[in-house]
Amino acid sequence: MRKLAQALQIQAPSLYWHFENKQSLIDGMADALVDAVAKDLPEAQPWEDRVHQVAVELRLALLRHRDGARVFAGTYVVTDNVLRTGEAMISAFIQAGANAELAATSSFTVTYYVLGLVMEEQALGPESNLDLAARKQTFLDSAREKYPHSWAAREAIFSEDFDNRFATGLDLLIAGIKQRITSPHHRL
Amino acid sequence: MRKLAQALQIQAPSLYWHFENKQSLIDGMADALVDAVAKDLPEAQPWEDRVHQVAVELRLALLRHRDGARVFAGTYVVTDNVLRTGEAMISAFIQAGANAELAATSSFTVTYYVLGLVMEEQALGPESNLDLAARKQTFLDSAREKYPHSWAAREAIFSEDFDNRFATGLDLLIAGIKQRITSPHHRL
DNA sequence: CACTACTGCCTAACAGCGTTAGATTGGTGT
DNA sequence: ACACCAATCTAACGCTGTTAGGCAGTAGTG
Repeated sequence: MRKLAQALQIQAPSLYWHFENKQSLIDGMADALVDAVAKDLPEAQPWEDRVHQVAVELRLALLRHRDGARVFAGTYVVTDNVLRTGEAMISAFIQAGANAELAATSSFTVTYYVLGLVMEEQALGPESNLDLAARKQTFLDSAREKYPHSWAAREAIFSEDFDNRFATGLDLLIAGIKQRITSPHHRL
Repeated sequence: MRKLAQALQIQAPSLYWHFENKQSLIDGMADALVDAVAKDLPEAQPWEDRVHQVAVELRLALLRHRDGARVFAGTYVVTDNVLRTGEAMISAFIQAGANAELAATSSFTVTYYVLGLVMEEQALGPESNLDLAARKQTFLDSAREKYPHSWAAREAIFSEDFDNRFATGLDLLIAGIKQRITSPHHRL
């Protein structure tokens, strides 16, 4: 609060003329965070591509600011930017043949995944004063014998290539949704 | 801190004899949170069932305490409880035929999804002084004409049945993973 | 022109937080 | 009797979000 006030050449309490409290300010930030998401989407686009694109854009938007995911998570803000993002995904799922409920749930599922991943991604760096190398050593020591499968996957586990991890997970999710939508159980 | 100290019949600064700082205390809490997860899993169990069970247990564990997901997210703690949870999922994926990298990524994906969902779930209630009814009205007003697909899915969107939403999303995810593992692209 | 009203800022202060420094107690082993 | 050490204490610091109330300037109205 005081830092923000300083940047505005103002005293901290004056902020309360413009915002009721810190949370409402954060709500505004959450909305602004996803300002650029799901804008100017191609009209005719395979639904998988659209979902993929929206998810990628959402992740990048959250990454753009420190603690973006933490700020966004749990705000439950209902603004145009957020609604447009949801609508873009839901409409894609419906275009794919999902009913309204499955479309909504799928949209939530993708969003939760993105949020969870970016939270972890931002918790790691930079300047998170969280000694990853030390934790890796702890892991190597205890996993070698007790958790053989994790040990075998140690490289992937401690990889910091979140781009790749995100893409893979997102594809898994979209594949699952696709299968459900086109399965006989779901047909409209 | 002071509340905890009070519960222990102790003054707040005395806590620093036992913990270096608040974060290390939270790390301990994060570990304790997943104390009961992935314990006593059936030996012979289809891998999908095992992943499902671990995910369900993880969600319940996070739900058991206020802000459980927020506490757990980003701690990146490397303890037996956490490693066992990861190992349970990774070994299931490997048993299913995944290679180490895909197994690790799948495990992360499931974890991120659970974390993201529970964060949102816990942000809502109880006593979150977040007027859901008001936000729903805002949504209804603005979505009816501008976001028709979201409007059509309004019931699912504002449902508070997280049990069902979680189960559906989890199944989508597992289905996607299953497909990838058994697809020709991945065979070992 | 004087009066009122309102916007947008100010200063002063509060209660709460995590945390540090350093003194104090009580038990245990020599 | 003495030294050691674990575990607690008191006092205080800097920081946080927030409230109460005052004060300058501008706009609208009789």
